[in-house]
Amino acid sequence: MQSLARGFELLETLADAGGEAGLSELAERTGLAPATIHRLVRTLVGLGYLRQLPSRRYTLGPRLVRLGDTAERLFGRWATPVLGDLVGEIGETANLAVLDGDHAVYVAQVPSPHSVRMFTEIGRRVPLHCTGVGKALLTTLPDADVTALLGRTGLPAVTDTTITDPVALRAEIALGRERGYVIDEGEQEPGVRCVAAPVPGPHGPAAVSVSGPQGRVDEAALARIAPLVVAAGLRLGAILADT
Amino acid sequence: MQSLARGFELLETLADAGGEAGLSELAERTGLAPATIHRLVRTLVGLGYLRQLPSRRYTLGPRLVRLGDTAERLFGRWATPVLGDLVGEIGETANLAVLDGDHAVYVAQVPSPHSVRMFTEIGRRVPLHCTGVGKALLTTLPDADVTALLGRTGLPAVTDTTITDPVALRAEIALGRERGYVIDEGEQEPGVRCVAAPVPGPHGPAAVSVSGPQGRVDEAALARIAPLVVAAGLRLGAILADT
DNA sequence: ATCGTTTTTTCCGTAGTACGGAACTTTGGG
DNA sequence: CCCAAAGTTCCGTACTACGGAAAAAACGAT
Repeated sequence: MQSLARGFELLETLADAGGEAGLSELAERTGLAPATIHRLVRTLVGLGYLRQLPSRRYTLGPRLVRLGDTAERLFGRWATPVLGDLVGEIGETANLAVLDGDHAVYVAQVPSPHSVRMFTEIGRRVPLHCTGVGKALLTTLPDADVTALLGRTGLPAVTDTTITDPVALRAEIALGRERGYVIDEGEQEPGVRCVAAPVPGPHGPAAVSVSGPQGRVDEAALARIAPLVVAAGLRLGAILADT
Repeated sequence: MQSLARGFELLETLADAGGEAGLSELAERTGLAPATIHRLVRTLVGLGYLRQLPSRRYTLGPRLVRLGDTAERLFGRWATPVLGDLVGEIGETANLAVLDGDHAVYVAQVPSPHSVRMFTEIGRRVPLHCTGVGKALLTTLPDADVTALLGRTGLPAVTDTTITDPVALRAEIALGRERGYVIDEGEQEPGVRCVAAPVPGPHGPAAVSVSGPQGRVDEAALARIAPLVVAAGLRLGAILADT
């Protein structure tokens, strides 16, 4: 469905450009013909998802706010209190992610009070094999699904600690299932250690994580943190089950 | 551009349905053929703007969160502090709206601390002739534009105080231009009084308003409130000019 | 387990929508 | 005032999207 995809491509491009761009800038970034873009933006402006400024440049429109809010409420709203408790107990950034196709997507986060902290963009898609939340999500999937999924994505190296061996990853997943949590040792971002646990329940795979610099999240801290993250996962699962 | 419009129609329908619905429910609500909807949702799921739950039902997807956040940041982020000050000074709900086509759209709000308070949905479109922000927006437009716009929309009565006479509305606009603010006397919602002022500047029409029940917002309060709302409009305009 | 019903998904020929090159208009800068 | 760049409109072609119909899958009842 081409035109739908292109319409959203424009919105994303606009978001990447900082929320404002002219038609020709959009044409250059997307590689689409100006006439095509014009037709798309005209429709989007008419619907209120885009706004045309007096300068004839375009901005994301007000109706996106409503959709985004509804979507966020759906995921984040009920999750942030739990994440906030985690941050209070641990002092590091807490995230909630869900499985979306072959990737993990962050849908809620509460940042750490430290000035040096993790910053994960809400809505960001990350691979499963090299992130805490990703590996936690994998522990919730049947082996057959894991195999199929990894077959599609492969295990590209992101840092030099990224697990690129399918056998090693499978062992990691098995360990995660056993302990109830997984650890990411800078596999996506050097120097960042992350503890993640699945959010159990009948609602589609989700996972919660806490991440911070390896300097603060040391071996001693890990022992204290892990049970708290697992407990948070259970709490989130329980909340979801009620809804 | 049909398919784009239909795609967004599905997203909105889903939002209306509380964020979750099955395919057949969407078919019934939108009146579209199941095959058509299936094709649309398949595309949207593939793009990440929709998520399919294990129950095969659909939910708003995580990527909408990012778009919505970016859009909200664009409007609301810089505005909420000012609106918050207004609420602190006045104790009633404060809103920011922009002109979008022939309607006003609320893009930011800070609710009043009272339990009985205005509730305006972010992203909601309202007519210009019967709302505080709408009339404030009209005061910023050249007479020719006002005429053209009112010619398109007409002046439908929403409550029994709605101004339906073009001459009376024009006088109201003239008065607003003179005083720097307008008053909405339950013209959109019975029992609600609202004070609104334009946000001046070269960024496209915008307006700020404060609204509450007529019981609290009485004549005496009006005298105190009006200058504050006008000042807030100026502050917002100044912030926008810097960006 | 077996069968009927409802919901979801796939198929496919047709209709019409979207495409994009090119021409035209408007805007902003010199 | 003129020129260059950006934005908008036009229009014939091609392909995309449409939706009825049939198949498949899930659900529930017996």
